[in-house]
Amino acid sequence: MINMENKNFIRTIIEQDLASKKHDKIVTRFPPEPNGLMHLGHARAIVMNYILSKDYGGRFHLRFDDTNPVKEDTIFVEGIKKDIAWLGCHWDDLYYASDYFDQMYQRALVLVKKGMAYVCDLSAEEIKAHRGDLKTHGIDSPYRNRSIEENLRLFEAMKNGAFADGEKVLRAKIDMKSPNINMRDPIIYRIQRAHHHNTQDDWCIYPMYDFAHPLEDAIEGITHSLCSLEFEDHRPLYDWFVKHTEMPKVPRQIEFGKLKIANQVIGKRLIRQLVDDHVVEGWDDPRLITLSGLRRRGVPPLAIHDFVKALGLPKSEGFTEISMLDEFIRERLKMNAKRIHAVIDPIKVIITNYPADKHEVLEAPLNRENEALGSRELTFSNTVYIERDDFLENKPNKKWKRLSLGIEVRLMHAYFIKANDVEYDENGLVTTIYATYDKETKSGSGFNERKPNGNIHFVDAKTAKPAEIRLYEDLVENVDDGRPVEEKINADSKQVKYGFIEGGINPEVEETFQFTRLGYFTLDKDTDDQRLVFNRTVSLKSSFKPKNK
RNA sequence: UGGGCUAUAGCCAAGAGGUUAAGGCAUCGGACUUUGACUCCGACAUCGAAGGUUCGAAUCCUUCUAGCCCAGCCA
Repeated sequence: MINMENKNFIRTIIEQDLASKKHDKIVTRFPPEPNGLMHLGHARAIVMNYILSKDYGGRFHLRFDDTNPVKEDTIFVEGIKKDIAWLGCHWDDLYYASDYFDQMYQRALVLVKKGMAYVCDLSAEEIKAHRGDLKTHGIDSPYRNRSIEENLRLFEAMKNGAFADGEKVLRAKIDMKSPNINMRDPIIYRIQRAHHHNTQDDWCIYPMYDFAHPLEDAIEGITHSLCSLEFEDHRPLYDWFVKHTEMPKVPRQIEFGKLKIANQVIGKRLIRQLVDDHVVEGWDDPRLITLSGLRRRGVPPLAIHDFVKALGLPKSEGFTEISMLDEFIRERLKMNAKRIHAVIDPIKVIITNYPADKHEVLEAPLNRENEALGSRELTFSNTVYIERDDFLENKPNKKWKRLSLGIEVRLMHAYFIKANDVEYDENGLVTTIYATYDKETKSGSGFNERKPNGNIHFVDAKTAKPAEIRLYEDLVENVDDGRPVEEKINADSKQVKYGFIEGGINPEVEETFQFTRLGYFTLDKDTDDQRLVFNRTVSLKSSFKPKNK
């Protein structure tokens, strides 16, 4: 299942370009704007750009598209670098769009000198009004026919700070009647006095995306510039700028469909809102599908690669179910995670015929499917915890493979026990089960005279380590039904349980374990000397369906 | 309604005129099992619709239908 990458049309294009010698090596890039952190949707672009460059022996650039200082922040550039490094998509070169501000200015001058750009004095509202709308073409700006000399003088004055913010803009002179609104004399530069994280206060004019992006690509020699479908309408403009600014290298923009996940909060804007409103506990909240959230939840980066590769790069856009990612996570963890016992919702079991002062140390493998992981010591005594779900006073049906009164089950790696009696608290909740064990049934002894009614896991109460275990469910219900997210927050999306893990284990932060029969859990950074904190990474699959009767 | 796209199973997704329309996820059976896990077997589509071209079409043509994107001095 792993490494089954779907073919895609972009690979076809690259292979053709290589075969025809249009390029002898390809260069791709991932160009985030540092105004938030990366999420699973971005992972598609990051991983595919990275993999494509590797598969065809090319280079992969990480470039921060920092052309709008009022929205961007250096804390996001650091966060994004960290996320991408964690994903394992190592960039060959790191750039900033702001590194090219001077070159971009020079190229804008080329346009002005060719009479293909002009300084416009219209206000933002007037420009909007002149632009027309979807079915009405625009009308020319009264400043459209200024002389080249005047445009040169004015543009330079813009750059030198002679005008107030918003007073003037530089526009491309294309076609106000174009059915493609992007071609109706788009703005190239705006005046914006803001402190830039990289260039400080060197500039008071900043290039717009449509102008900056193609130049960035061309400057870096990007051969295949991948972006999402919404930019298809911008491609004619992209090509126009590359051509008319006379860039020596010509990149090709190719669009693919965005990755959307059903019932998950995706989209930087929405995630930022949840973070700012404290609906979640930060960008790395494990309920978020930000890369940092996935990391904190314990998702292996390669599971994300598998997921992205399985999806390919289609031009269609649909909602992928998160269960697909879950399966890749389990697949990646299966062989590598240590499998230990933990009880999330404990019930105490007292084994009445086991000596109260006795204490055994049993040996158990850490992963039956991967002997290389070795084994651990599991302790056993007359008091153990089992999972509340693993006991029902009366065996409900023949399918029930767990403990009930008068029924015998095996405590994995230990002994068969039979429940004999049970105590409840005032609410009718089981507090203690009294059981007896059969010492002939010790695991590893070869005993096979009878079969237990199932195998359940346990933790020795006398050596157990308390653990806070955080279970996560969907953050928002019916995310995609169009109603505002804040109305649909799932109050139970984070559940905190207090259980135990077996005593011989010393987990490290970010280490993932399989808690036998329960799922995969990862030690959270909130762990301290007082408590172990685990996040549920993903549960195990289960075909168990409680049947009435 | 101007322009640009998309449409293959419950969810993704290959397929680019010619074997029984890949594969994954999910689901449902069954085998195995000291994890109701894993593994293993088995089931699960005529390709948005209607016409047409062709010996032959998911693949070509026509006309529809549905959905997405575009009117920031955001990216």
